Amino acid sequence: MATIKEVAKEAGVSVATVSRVLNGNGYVHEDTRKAVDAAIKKLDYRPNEIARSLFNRKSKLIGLVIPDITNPFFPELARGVEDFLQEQGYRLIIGNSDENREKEINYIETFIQHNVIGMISTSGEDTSLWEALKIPVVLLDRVTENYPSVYADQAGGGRLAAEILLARGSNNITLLRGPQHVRTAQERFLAALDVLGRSNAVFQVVNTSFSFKGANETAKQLFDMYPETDGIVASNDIVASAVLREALKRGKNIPENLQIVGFDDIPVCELLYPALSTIHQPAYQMGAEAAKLLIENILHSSNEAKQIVLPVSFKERETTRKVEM
Amino acid sequence: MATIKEVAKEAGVSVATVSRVLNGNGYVHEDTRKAVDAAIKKLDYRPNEIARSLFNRKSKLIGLVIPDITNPFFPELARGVEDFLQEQGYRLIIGNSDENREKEINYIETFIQHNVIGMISTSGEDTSLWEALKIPVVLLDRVTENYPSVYADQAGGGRLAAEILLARGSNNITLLRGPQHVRTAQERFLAALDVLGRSNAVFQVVNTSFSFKGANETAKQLFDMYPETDGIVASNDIVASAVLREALKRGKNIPENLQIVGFDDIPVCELLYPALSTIHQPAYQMGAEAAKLLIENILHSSNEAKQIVLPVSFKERETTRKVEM
DNA sequence: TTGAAAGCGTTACCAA
DNA sequence: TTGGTAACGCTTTCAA
Repeated sequence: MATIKEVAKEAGVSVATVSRVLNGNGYVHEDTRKAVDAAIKKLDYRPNEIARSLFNRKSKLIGLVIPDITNPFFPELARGVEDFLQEQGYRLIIGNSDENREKEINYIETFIQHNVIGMISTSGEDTSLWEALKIPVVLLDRVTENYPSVYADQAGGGRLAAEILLARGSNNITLLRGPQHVRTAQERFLAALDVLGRSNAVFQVVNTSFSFKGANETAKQLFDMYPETDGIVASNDIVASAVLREALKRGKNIPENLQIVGFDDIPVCELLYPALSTIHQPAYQMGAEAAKLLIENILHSSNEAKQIVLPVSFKERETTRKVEM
Repeated sequence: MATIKEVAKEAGVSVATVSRVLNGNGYVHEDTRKAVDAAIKKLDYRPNEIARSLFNRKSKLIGLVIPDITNPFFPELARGVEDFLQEQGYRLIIGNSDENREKEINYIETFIQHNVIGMISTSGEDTSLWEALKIPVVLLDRVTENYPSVYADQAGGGRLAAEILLARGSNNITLLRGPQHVRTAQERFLAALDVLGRSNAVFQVVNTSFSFKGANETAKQLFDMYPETDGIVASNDIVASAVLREALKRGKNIPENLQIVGFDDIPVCELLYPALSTIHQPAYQMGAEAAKLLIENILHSSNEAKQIVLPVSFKERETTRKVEM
């Protein structure tokens, strides 16, 4: 790697001058600029970001902590973040926290050590982690008040899911509740519960985890306990898939006798047969918005607690009945 | 952030001494060490990795380029890489290349600018990219001879898939070929083709992309052209899912009248109904092995072209018939 | 319009 | 066993 010193020598100028043309600062004569540019090109010089970073006390690096890249909802989010950042010349350091506080702290520490200039986190449960940080933080998906946040309208989604089922004629509805410590899950649940409560449909609640393993078991119990159920509001798409599988196994006709609505709209949905009707969260867009907000806050060195709520929508596929308009 | 200078002042010693206790180098009196440790703790000091990196001309950062984090095979890989690296105290900078040379080059450049000490790439198509680099590179999944590589036994997998179908009684087999420029796809295909060629089963070949979009169309054509087919060797699980969907739509009995074998064993497989039988690639382990090999090469500053081939296995689920032993 | 030099936080050499 | 200091590659102030 060529250094600025070599470029300076090649161009017959001082390093200060090279630095100026590099950054477009200060005065530099047109001819000098040309000579420097030529030297840069000739030596295929690229500034050492580390040295820059040391001097400026900031880098071009952004930290991203997600619970688990292996959960299909998050890659979509991450991709949105990455694409936006990449475009703006920033780079991503990524860490999987497994919803584990220790791990997240560990990542945050090394982010700081690397002069990361901002971070995006998807675990708003514990705000104390970032309060000490002097870099902008944006919360994504799992958010908290008073912090810059980007999330999808969970309550709206929960409501929508319940309404969809009601409007399409289910009247013995099972509402699946995700992990209670996951805020998004809780919000969806509460909103759906509210809608159901105001309806005259029969309904019941069943607790689920968010992973397929547990969900499979839960699905069995669900149909054992409530064989009459004709509509299911799932806590997320993974759980919905498990329920769908179990229902198919038991020979249920879907959507004729049983309707299912998922949540998230992960890519899997389209792969299933029948394809899963679900509440779509604009994950990619959420990621991009979060990145955008973060960059704004970095540039204005503010940490404005803007709340960006993105709308969800119903993705009608094959596990719900058509309704004539 | 406290600096080494502040720690030195707090402990009443020079920065050189602090550096020594930090790195466990040279002599330092037990009492001095204690004083320094106390100061470190008191100030909650953490070394600035950027400054270290500048001096050492190397960082703790590893670059990872994957085609698309959104394709469910890669997060698994990435997770394997990340977990191993994390454990060893390294950090990951990640980039999505979209199989685009430009983008990959761009990432490599910025990796270098950040003093990345090694990188893992999942696009072995073009070796010229890394030849100029003086940092160790490990190829993962999409590999090339003469480069340190970690991959799963594609040919073995292709062979296995074909044999499975044959052994389970399919005798009108459709072999799906993935994109020809993707080496892994080609190897699977060729091996399966060879097995089929040596059998006395009827078979035909159909080209597919790796994405769901195209696959859906292809699936339709497949059944239009070869309605008699009773066994399908898919190019990957996404394609297999599309085929499964289409088959179900057309009312085929699976696995009684039609068997399907996928490739990869992405998490989706278990979510389908019937669950997809497939050739399992140990993606997580592949990622971990690649990370391990990379770290070895970094530590011995070699770039030994070790080839690590991981075995694949048949994951028997519900789209193939049981065979009595 | 240009260059010299200080400084960013660290490490490692050399002297003490 | 310890401290002073140059150096890593860059940016920015100050002076020329």
